[in-house]
Formats: sequence, structure tokens, C-alpha cells
Amino acid sequence: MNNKVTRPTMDDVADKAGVSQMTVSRVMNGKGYISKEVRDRVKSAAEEIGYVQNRLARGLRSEKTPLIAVVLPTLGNSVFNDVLRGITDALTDQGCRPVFGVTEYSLQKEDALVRDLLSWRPSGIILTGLEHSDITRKAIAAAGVRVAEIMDVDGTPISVAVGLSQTAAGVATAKHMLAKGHRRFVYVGSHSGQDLRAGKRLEGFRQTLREAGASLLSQDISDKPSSMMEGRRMTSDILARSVKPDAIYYSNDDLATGGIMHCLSEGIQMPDDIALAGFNGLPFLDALPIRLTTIETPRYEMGRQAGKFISRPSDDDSENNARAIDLGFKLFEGQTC
Amino acid sequence: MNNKVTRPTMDDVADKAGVSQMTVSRVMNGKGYISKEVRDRVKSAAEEIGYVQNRLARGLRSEKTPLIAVVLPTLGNSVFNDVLRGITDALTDQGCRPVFGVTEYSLQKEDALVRDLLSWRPSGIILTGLEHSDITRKAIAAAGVRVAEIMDVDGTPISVAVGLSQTAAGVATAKHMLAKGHRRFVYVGSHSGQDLRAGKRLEGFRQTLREAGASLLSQDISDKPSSMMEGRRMTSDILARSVKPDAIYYSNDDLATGGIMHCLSEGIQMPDDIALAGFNGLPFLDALPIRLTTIETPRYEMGRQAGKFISRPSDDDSENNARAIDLGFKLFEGQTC
DNA sequence: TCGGTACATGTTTACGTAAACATATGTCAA
DNA sequence: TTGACATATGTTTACGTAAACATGTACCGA
Repeated sequence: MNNKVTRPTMDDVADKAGVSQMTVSRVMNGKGYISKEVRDRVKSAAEEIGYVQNRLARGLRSEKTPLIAVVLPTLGNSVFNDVLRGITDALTDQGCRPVFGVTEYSLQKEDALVRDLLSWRPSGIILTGLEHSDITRKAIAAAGVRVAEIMDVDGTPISVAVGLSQTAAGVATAKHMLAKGHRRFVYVGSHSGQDLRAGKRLEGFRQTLREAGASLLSQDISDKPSSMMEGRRMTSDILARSVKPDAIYYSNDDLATGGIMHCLSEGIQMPDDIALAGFNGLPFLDALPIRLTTIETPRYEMGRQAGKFISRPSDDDSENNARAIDLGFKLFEGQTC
Repeated sequence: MNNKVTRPTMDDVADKAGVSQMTVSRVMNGKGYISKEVRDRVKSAAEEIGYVQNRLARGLRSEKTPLIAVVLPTLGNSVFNDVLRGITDALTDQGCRPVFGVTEYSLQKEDALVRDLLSWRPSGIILTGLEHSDITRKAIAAAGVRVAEIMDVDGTPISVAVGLSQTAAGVATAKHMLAKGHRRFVYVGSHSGQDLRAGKRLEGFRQTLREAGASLLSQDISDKPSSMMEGRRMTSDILARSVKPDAIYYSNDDLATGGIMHCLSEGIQMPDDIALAGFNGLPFLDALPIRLTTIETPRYEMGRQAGKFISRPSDDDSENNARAIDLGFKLFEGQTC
């Protein structure tokens, strides 16, 4: 078995076409003047010997790659599937390719991941959230890459942030629940509270309760990833306590759906016995027997706009001033609150 | 604004540490002999000047990268979110990074995508399905990269396939529905029928109906991506026809859930008025008011095993013989059939 | 004492490409 | 007729790294 794979280079194509390597380069990249005759000859020579460009060499020489680094906290939530889809769609339009990694909501892992991704010399990087360590900030500054931050706008963007106000989402949820007459709340979260966006929502939520004189009985935060099962289990625990809330605020729809499942199976009435609210507005909520009150977020659009910004042609620096693009959210009033 | 970003190289680190560039390379890669004293000096020098390796140069020189190309048909279905998560988890363990692209179920786009991904000189490539054009096959063979194919095992793998028998899944669904007494079927698909795995399920399904003398009244295939909304709309159309089926086989759970929604809202009894079956066994089905009969697939595990195979150490060629790993599936009998 | 070997570091070179610069020829306005 | 400029191609070089080869010291057994 022949193990050494020698792939054809521009030199091979050049030999075949009877031109110089540089001419092949020009044909491949459509740069500079090339006669039609030579162009055709080179192209068919390349085709014939199965030439595939070497992006490593290209990137090294030109000090430029069509790569965009993408840092996501997890793939375990369809939220980031939508975001990644938006990013991918936008990048594809610009001929860029995403290279991604997940941090599992750890700022420390983010440091290592960012450094690793930057070693590919991407032309841009998309980060999740606005909170990053100094290490990450310095590494990005030193790399001189474009930056976009997604999901959140509460804070100071490095360059451009595309997201929504997580705090405002928490406030809006609290106001809605308070308006419905609920006074005794429990918060349910996951990921050991490492999800900083969820933390901001909780903060806005708490602040609003405090101002209204309502009480947050407890904050139940699982050390597991969020899932319907976990939400169901936690809800069951909470409702088994002697001191019961009249409303539960979940950090996302998966957990909240678990809550709905528990209530349905136990014959607990929503919102009379217990009110529930989630966050995200995932499509599958449409199919549940009872509509969850939640916050609809522009997940795909956040990804798409961040991808569009980060991969725009390099001469277009019309928008390089730091700023936040707030895509907003919409409170959906369901039947659970 | 200083636009030229000159990033430190191994030479810079070498100068700072008073050693040669090659010594820096040895320290960074932990190869060869290095005294503890020099190692520490180099590491702190690198730290101090913020050195980040250049993987383009490294890959070019060593003719080897830790990249794995991943070709998926879409990100618009949470199925591939699970698959990608499995792949990512496995690759992360091996220090590899996925570079992915989507084909939108087009073999032609696959050709272009594979060529583009191969230009990054990945050490392996994960493809979806077993059907590929000769162009793609040749390109992969010429590149000499490892290959894994996922989702399907009905056919001849290039090297290793990790999946399930799509045909058998179609057969199993048909048998179950026939056993429940249904005789007049309609099939509902999406993506203009470009999803070849869905096509194989349909083929197994059809064949089984034929053998049983049952009839497939029609195959309704949307030209849109699959979604609950589309499934609902199509179901509504089908049930408005004069010739009605007594059972509908959907190409996936999203479409089937749309069917459930339509029936629930119209007061159509499942499975008495109409029986429904889906495919995938997505988690949100657990929360629906009526349990969908479907096929549970090992999505994460397919990704993980393919990732594990493709990124295993290069000297481990213990399993380089072409073969298929059938992870199987499980028919879940819900309340819709 | 000699030679082999583990240890430790340096020098030269090549990976495949594109930027920078060089060299023509042809065309067209002054 | 000149020279400015568009067109068309070639030559040299550098991008940052690691493989290959070279050099030198220390130690250990024969």
C-alpha cells in the first residue's frame, strides 16, 4: 500500500500547461492579466491532473485566510444550532468558512479555545457574550482580527455586538409574571450557573421582583446541562417542598418544558397552581398541549448578522466603530402564566 | 490606526530566550531532547511576547493537520446538531478540530464543498451517506485522507460507515403499521426528495407495502426544508382530498409533529381516523400530548464513533478495512399508530 | 581508555503559494 | 515619433514552521 500521497502543485500544473507557476496562480485567483488562451490551457491542465489548491500555503504566503473562528458555549442546545446556521449561511455567501469550538460555558476553556482558533490565523472571530478574560481580550487584540460578539448587548462590545438585552428579557418576564399576580418565585437554571446570559436574565428578573416587593424563594441551579428531563426532575423537587412557589422562572425552554411535563402528569394546573415561564421560543413549543409563556429570541438572525459583519470585504471599514446591534425579543404570552 | 499586525514568530521567541528557532519548535511540540532550564526559558519568553503558533506554516511544513472535514446536508434539523455534537466531542478528545460545510442535500454542492474542504489538507473527512459522485470519490482518493461515512449502512462504504440501515427502518415502520391494520398509505417528505436516506426508508416502506398488498396512495414531497409548519400544511392538504389514506408515513419527526398538530386542532383521532409515524425520535416528542410512533436513531453516537475513528492516532491502522458499523435503531410505539 | 549511546542544541532546507519586481509587446494620443 | 499605459508573462523572494542532518557533551560499560 502506497502511503505517501504527493498531491499536484501549481508547479505541476505549470509544467503541464507550459507556463510559469506564477501564471497558474494568476489563473486560479483571477488576478492580473491572463490571455484567454493561456487561461483555458491552465484550467484544463489543472483539471486533468486533479489540482487542488493548498490553502495552508496560500494563507501562509498571503497572510490572510477565509476562515472565521466561532466560539460557542455548547452544541447541546438547539439555540446554538440556529445561531450556527445563521453564521454558516452568512459566511458561505462571502466565501468564508467557520471553524468552531465549544467552551462548555467555561471562561477558562474559552481562553484555550480562542488561542487555538487564532493559530489558524482567521480573519475574524465570533464570540458568545460580552464577558471575556483579559487573556482572551489581549490575544484577540494582538491577532488583529475582526471581532463580533453575539447573544448579548448588555455591556461594552469589543467591536460589534449582535444580540438582545438579556437583562431586559429578565425584567420583561418578571413584569409579566407580576402583572399576572404571582408573588412567590423560584428560579431554575442549569450548567452550574456558568451561563452568564442566563445570569443576566436572572439579575433583571430578581431586581424587578425586589422592586415590586415579591420574593424569590430560591434559585435552583443544576450542575448538569439543560434538558427537558432535568427540568422535569427539578420541578418535581421544587413542588415537593413544604414552602411552595406560585411561579417558576426557567432559564430556558427545555427546562420549562420539563416543568410542563411534570405538571401535566401530576394534574397540576397551570397557571393557577403554578405559573411557568421559559426563554428562547423554540419551535417545538408550538406542538405542546399547553403553550409556554416565553421570550422569543432572534437566534438565526443574530448568527446571520454577526456572520455578515465579520466576513464583509476587508476594504469596507465603514462600520468599524464599536457598537451594539440590539435585535430585541418578544414576550410570547402562552397559557402557563 | 496601525493596520499592520506583525505577530511574533518562533524566531522572536528564540531571540528572546537566546536559543535557536528549532529549539523553540522542539519546546512547543515537546519533541526531541530539551533541558528543563531551556524549556522554561523558552516557555516564559513565548508567554511574555504572546507567541501563538502558526498552524498554516506548521501544516504546510509537516504536511499534516489536525483538521477533520465534516460534510453535512443541513443544519436546519436538530438531527445534525446531535451528530455534529458527537463528532466535536470525539475530535476534541483527540486534539482535532472539525471544519464543516453543508450541502443542502445536493450532490453537486457536495463536489464543490469536498474540494474546498480538502484544500485545507485535513487528515480525515466525514461524509453523510454512502452516495457520492465520482468526482468526490476521486478527489478523496487523490487526497489520501481517511474517510468515514455516517447515517447509513445500506451500500458499500469507502472505508468505514457508521450508521443504521435506512431501508430496514422503512421496512420496520411499514411492518408495524401494517400489523396495526392500516392499508392505505401516504408518504410525506421534504427537500424535494433530495434526502437520499429518506429515499431509502421510503423504498423499504414501499416494498413492504407492496408485498403485503397494501397501497401507497401518493408520495407528497415538499420542495421546502422540513419543519413542523410544513408538515402541518401538507397533512391538512392530504386529509382534504376526496381519497383519504388511513395512515401517513412522514420522512421525519418534524413533519410528523406538524401532522399531529393538525389532527389535534381538527379533532381528528389518532390512530383511528388516521395513523401517523415519523423518524428520528427527537427528545421534544416526549412533551407532546400524544406520543408519536417513530424510529429512534443513535444520532450522537454515530457522530461520536465516526469522529473517534477518523481522528485516531495515525499509526493505528488496525481498522482500515472497509466495513460498516450498524448502530441500529429502535421502533418506538407511541399512540399515533 | 575507548567507543557507544543518551542527551541537548544548532544549521540548512523545503513545504506551496503569492507579493514584489522585472520584462515584453501592442496600442493610442500627443 | 514618442512615450504613456494596458496587456501578458516570467523571476525572485518570503511567509513560519519542522524534517533532516550536523555537532557537541556527558556518562557508562568494556
